[in-house]
Amino acid sequence: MSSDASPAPAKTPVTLREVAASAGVSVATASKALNGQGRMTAETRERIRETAQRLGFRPNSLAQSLLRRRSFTVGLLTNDTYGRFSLPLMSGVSDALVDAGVSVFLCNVEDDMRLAQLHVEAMLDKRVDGIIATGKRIDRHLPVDLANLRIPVIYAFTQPDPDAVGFESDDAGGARLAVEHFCRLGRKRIAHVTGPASFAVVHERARAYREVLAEHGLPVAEPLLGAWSEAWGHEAVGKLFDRRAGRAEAPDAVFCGNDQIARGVIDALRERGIGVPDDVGVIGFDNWEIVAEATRPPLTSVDMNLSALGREAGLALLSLVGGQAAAPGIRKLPCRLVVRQSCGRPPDG
Amino acid sequence: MSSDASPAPAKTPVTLREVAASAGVSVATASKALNGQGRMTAETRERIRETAQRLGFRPNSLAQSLLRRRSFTVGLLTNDTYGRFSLPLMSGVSDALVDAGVSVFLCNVEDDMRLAQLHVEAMLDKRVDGIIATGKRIDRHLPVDLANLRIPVIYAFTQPDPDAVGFESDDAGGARLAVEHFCRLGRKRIAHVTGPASFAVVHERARAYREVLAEHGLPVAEPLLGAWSEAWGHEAVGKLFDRRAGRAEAPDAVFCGNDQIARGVIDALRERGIGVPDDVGVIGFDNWEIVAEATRPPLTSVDMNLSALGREAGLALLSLVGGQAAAPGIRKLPCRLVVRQSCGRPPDG
DNA sequence: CTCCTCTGAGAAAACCTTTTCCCAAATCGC
DNA sequence: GCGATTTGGGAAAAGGTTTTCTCAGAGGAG
Repeated sequence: MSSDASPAPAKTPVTLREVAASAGVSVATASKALNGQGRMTAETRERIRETAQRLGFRPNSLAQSLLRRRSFTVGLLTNDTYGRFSLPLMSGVSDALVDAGVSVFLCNVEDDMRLAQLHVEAMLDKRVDGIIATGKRIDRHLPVDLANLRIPVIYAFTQPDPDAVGFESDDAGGARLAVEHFCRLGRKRIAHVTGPASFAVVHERARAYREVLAEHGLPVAEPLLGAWSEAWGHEAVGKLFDRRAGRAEAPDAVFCGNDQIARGVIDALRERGIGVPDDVGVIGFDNWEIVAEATRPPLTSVDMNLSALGREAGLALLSLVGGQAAAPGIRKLPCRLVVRQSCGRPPDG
Repeated sequence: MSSDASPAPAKTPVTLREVAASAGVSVATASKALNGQGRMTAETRERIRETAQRLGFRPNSLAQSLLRRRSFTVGLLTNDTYGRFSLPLMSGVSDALVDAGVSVFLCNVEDDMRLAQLHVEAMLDKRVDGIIATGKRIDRHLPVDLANLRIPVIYAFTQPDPDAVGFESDDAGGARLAVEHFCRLGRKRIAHVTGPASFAVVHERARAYREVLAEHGLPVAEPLLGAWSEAWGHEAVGKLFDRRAGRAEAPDAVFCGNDQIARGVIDALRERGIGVPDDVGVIGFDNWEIVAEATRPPLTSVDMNLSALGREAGLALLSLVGGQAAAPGIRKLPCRLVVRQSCGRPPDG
């Protein structure tokens, strides 16, 4: 009556008890055998292992979690509906966690407070080990308070709570990369067209922009603030090139606050017969590949390394969950310049 | 020594046992009181409820799941890295499930078989109640076999296994919507520029395109197959307009396989001085808002209602998990035409 | 007053795994 | 050959909840 011969096409998952019975040992021994704990003869251990293997035993994660008081799940909370920023970040988080056996609940809460509350409670009920909060942009708070949650919370690419740990891209550094690249290429009159004043990053980047120009002794034009849209990029070209028509001071480079703006700028330049990159170089921000690569010419852009940011956030959360303390504060991760063809070649190249 | 007065700033979550102790009843009674089961005086029930409320009791979902053999989680498997299709779908799924207390594990498996296997096993170990498989496009299989999984699987916007249930958008219907819209507007020479022949939807849509034209007695031009890119749209305009330069038979409408192609088409037309929508109407596919709205003029496009598709998939999975049987096969959900300004107004408007 | 039926509530098993403690047998030292 | 130690393995508790029994007492019928 032994079930040893059956190839285990069981309807219900096989439990440790069944493995133990089949191997003729107690569940305790079976557990220890499979986890490398306890003491027993090598043959016993091996026999149990084989039995488990043969039966297709997989420990019930729920039971483990209940006992260990760790669910090996984390929640990722976002309000970025289209996932343009969230998904690469999620990818990094997941990448950092999958090897530790941790899965990720993704919750898109839009800007709906009720929904956010609902999702957070669902995650808490499911005993997530921690939460990563992220958002469209690093300025607006998520519509829910995560400050007193009894579980670790990491903020990534969104405004952190005062005493929490957050990861952000080094936007100032990214701006430096862009402007310095222009300088290296010999561009002299570098303009900056960016998003609305309500975003902190707009000011951070603008400051870096001014600093680099000053360091190189180049004239600083006041950054043009507008929207994060192609239309604004288009319009900005009018402001940059019309009012000084014929003058020699028209920009020979434009550093844009995102790729959509850059796209609008490039289109507008082409319409005016201004060559990119020959007459004017353009650099974007975000490195949204699907846009940057479709631009003509393909757009050089600052990449925020969101995936790496996600990885860091995931690892940080993991160590927090593991009991390590972490100093609160914001860690900035470097950006990277992805050079395509919208800036021209270096003079020496 | 009663803890009744403490406002429960406990470090550890409060358990049913504590609620029961505080209310002076057994855990069994407490459980029944909170779940509306069993028989007891109304006062007892109310007293227990209040105690639970006061202590901030939330049942441990892990323990419940272990007992009920249902985890109230599902897995969403995708290989759409940028989430352009997955995220709206995920949004719909989540929307359908959140009210049932079900959370969603999102797993991006790229096209990495090992990763897919890893994630599926992690989800199985966590005893997800079911899996929804989705993908970039409805043609390529996910790099993992979900056929014999012992839990329900629903395919959404991706090629289903033979005996599974799948949800897809009605691409032929969507194409009809677009072409019929052109017909209503009095366009006579309607071209079709679309993606590569390797996609089934390309042929489905092309067939619908031909049918509608035939129904209206209009000439059918052979669809132009290429890539899903702006560059291809750009190039296609050359093919459509160059070789018949001067002839009266140049198209007065172009139905495009996606919004990026449409974008390329519109840009190319503008460069040739051909007016949109005055000379040529353009309709895209996907209704990728961030692209469609930035196009000049804003692009009329077919929306696949991915969010609704996700909802349906979520509900279907829920009923499968609940034990309802479902006939295998593919259900097609209707598309919807989002009219913007790239087609012009109806003659009577 | 006795017997029976409700009523309200508790004890305990079940879900599945891990871990601590314990015990019997075997081995060792002398 | 006897006590002490090691070895191999089991029993049981724990984790938090739900559910099925069970049971004591109260109330009603006769």
